[in-house]
Amino acid sequence: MRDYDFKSIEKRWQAEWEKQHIYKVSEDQQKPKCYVLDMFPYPSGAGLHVGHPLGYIASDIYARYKRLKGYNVLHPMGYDSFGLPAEQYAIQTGQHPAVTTQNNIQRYREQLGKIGFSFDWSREVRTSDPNYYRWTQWIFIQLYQSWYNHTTDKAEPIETLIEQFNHHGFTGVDDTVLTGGIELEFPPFTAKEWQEFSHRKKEEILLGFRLAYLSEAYVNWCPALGTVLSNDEIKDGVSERGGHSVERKLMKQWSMRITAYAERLLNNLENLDWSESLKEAQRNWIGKSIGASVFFKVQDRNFDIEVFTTRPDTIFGVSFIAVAPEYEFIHALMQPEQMDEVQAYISLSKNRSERERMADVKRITGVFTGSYVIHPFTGKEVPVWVADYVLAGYGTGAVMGVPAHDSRDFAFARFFGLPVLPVVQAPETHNWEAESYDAKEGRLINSDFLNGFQVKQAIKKAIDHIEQKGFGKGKTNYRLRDAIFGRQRYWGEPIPIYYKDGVPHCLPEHVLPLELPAIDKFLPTETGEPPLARAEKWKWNESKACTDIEGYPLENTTMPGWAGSSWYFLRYMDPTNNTALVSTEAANYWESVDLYLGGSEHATGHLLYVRFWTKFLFDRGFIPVQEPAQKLINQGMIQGRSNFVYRVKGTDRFVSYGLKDDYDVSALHVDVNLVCNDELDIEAFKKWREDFANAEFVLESGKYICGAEVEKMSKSKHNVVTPDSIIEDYGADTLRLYEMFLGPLEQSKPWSTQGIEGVHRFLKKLWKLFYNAEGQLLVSTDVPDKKELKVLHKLIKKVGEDIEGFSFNTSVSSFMICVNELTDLKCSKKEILQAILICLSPYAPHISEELWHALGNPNSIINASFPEFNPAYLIEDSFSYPVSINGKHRTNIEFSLQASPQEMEQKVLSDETVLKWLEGKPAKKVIIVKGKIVNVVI
RNA sequence: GCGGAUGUGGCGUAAUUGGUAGCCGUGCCAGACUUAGGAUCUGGUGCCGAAAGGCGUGGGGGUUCGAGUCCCUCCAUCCGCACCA
Repeated sequence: MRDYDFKSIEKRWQAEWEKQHIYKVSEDQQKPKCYVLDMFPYPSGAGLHVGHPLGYIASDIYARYKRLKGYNVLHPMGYDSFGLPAEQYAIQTGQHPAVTTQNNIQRYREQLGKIGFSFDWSREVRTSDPNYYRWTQWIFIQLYQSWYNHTTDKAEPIETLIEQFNHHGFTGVDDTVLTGGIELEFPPFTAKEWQEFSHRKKEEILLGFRLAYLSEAYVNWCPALGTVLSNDEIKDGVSERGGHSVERKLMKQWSMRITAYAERLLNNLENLDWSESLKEAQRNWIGKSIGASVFFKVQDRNFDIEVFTTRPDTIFGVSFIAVAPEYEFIHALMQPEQMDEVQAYISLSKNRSERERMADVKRITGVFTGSYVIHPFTGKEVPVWVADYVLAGYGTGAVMGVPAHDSRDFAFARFFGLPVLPVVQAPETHNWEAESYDAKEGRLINSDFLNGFQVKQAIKKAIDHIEQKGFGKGKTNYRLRDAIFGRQRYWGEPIPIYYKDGVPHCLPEHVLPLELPAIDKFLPTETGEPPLARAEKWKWNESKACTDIEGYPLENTTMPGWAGSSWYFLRYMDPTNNTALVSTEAANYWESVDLYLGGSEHATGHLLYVRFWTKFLFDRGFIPVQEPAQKLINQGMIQGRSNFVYRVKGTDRFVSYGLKDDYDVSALHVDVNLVCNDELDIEAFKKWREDFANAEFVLESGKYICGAEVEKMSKSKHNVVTPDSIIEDYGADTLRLYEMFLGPLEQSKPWSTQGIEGVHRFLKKLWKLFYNAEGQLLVSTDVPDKKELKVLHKLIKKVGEDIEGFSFNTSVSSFMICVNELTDLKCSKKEILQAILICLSPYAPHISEELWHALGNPNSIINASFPEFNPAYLIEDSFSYPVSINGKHRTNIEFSLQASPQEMEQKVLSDETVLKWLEGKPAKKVIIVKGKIVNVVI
């Protein structure tokens, strides 16, 4: 072959690999396993842009490398194919989401195929496939049939709870873990009472403990999308998808008791090899705080207000109590004189959306309820206020106001003229007029039995006293909320639940999957029920064990987007199993993911949920691991680089970037594919859009230069570059190398094609080591010399270390160095080139395979062994020492590495250049580091 | 406000982990071959300076024979969380 013809090479080998099922893996007990996983893509209609494959390329390199190193590598791919966009599209066009999803997947598959990934496609999974979601539903049933036993600290079958109730009854909620407003609370009952409860009552109580449960809860309702959203689906108070407004609404909802796992999710982060920022984001989201709950008795009433505080030491500084407008018992607190004012305030707060409340943190509002509580220690009256700075969903929805030591309470107290009572000694310089003293440092004052203690001891002491006197108890609080699990949507997994007399019941496992029914429109019903209510047969007929018109109503909501992705890593291990979500054998063999690659945007969503479900499945003995992935890398985002043209307002004239300031222009996005190195292809531009056909141009130096800006890569900004177009021009191997060459994997960077030529040229240079200009194979079987072996082993060492250290960018340049050096040495020896091809093959599999076969190897390079590094080839017998005078590099002197320090010092001090710099002064000291440096100190 | 990350030539980046700062690539300059070059090859290219030399890894300070790397401090940019009691 004459030239490096990447098109035919890549096409041929991709077809060949597929034909030979070369990437198919099985549970080979003889080999060590390695599981390399990319985060599940959602197959969007827009297809892949060059940013998406970045992580896939890196993980593919790792997977191929591990395979060359003798590992049995599981490297699968599939699709998270339920989701809002397909459904929104369905609503607009009436096309079934399954159809658009199928089309999108096909497009993804084609794009992925062209890049030459080593995915085992025989293991592909799709969350919207009934054979897959059957097991998602199965897991839901297991969650429904389980509760969290805080004594054994794990999930158990609900039967063990029923057993407890039968024998010991219930003493009240275990509130060592407080999970926010979602959990149901029940009064204590005895074993006998339990046994006598009606079936319905028992079910109601059990729902309060099941890990998947139905409850009334405040949810984030998004009217525009017609569904509820979870906290991680909301950014800055609006929906992440579409940016629609979100309001709080009380609804009956399926939820997941992730809060039961808060402590383990937090603690187990410790040993995970994930980035610090990611772990920190999860810690933040879980938001553990240790403190106490304290009861304040309401004056002249028969109830208490429970507050949560992390500073029980400051209890003598309380000058008011504040409750949230949504506070459960607010009506009991309203005194007749304040009734109207408080009512008005509550309705005002309710109408302010979450976003408004967040945007306007500085505005201080609140109303006195007219009620007082009695301070448990001082017996003094403390006024109770309603204030919207208190969050209903956190803690108990009530706080004790300590203005002296909490800046929010301080602002509130100053605004309404409430007293500021310092109870911790602040530094002399502290200005009580301007701010509170929030630091957890100093000695307690004005605090009775706490006086003189340091804050930390005082907290302990205060909790002791509070508990002793029965005013409250030590308590740990988490910011993490239980996850709402139902969506008022069609395109998701049906929840396998039916209702008998309003009581939820699980479908029997053997009838799964409960398949999505056909419906006429993908919209809510006229009465506002979710789309599934439109289905003709959406009732459960128990006796016939089928969905039928005659029967009990089935659940109408579907599962959220994160359901299917919370366990997919397990399904890849055993994707076609009909009797279990994964077989014990497969799960024991593959265990968990060894390298998980994906974007950091999943920090508090997917990555928390998948950890939750993994722990649950572990607790219940279905799988042997309790973390999904030991090592996780977040690849950086590839941003778009937009180009602009400048049109003189009201004309068809376009002014080049450098001249635009002389005109009154408006900037327009121009398709970056019409621009090369910021120079516009004028002819292509005219053809791009009809209204530009007659455009005129004001050029600079004969060129039209475009402006540029870094933005998100998106269609609307005309800055999308697809892998397909790069592959068309340069080939997949160049794309793969170039994406890695851009810089460290974790770093975000704008896409720029500057430099891709260099990478492509490297492959051509490599080709030239094999073939001369006439297309004859140059390769000889001569024995390599020392220099050539050194070049090779330098590469083997570097590439191995780089891949193990996930530093993919640096190997690309070492390949270039290697090929440059061999070109200089005119080396075309088979032994050398063959080893280089193996090193290169994880990065550029097609050209490596082609040349590998040109060398006469009959089998695929994928099954080769990574060359063994031999340090002997790198040993030199002399070294050109950099010689510094007072730390400044002045000259180099060559010494044998066997040379004694005395000998070296003598020679250095008699060196011409050194003498010149010494200027006759004596050297104070000569530092000699063998093989590194010589430093002369004057 | 809290937390995380990052700051090195015109640009993307590298630096054996405390030891010659700028590898590799791009861009730029010069040259060769060519009817031509958006092909290929060769040489040069951190900044200042004619040179000797000086300066140089966001700023300042420190430790060290020696600092891009370690410590202190300040600044800038990006990301995440944010009235969480």
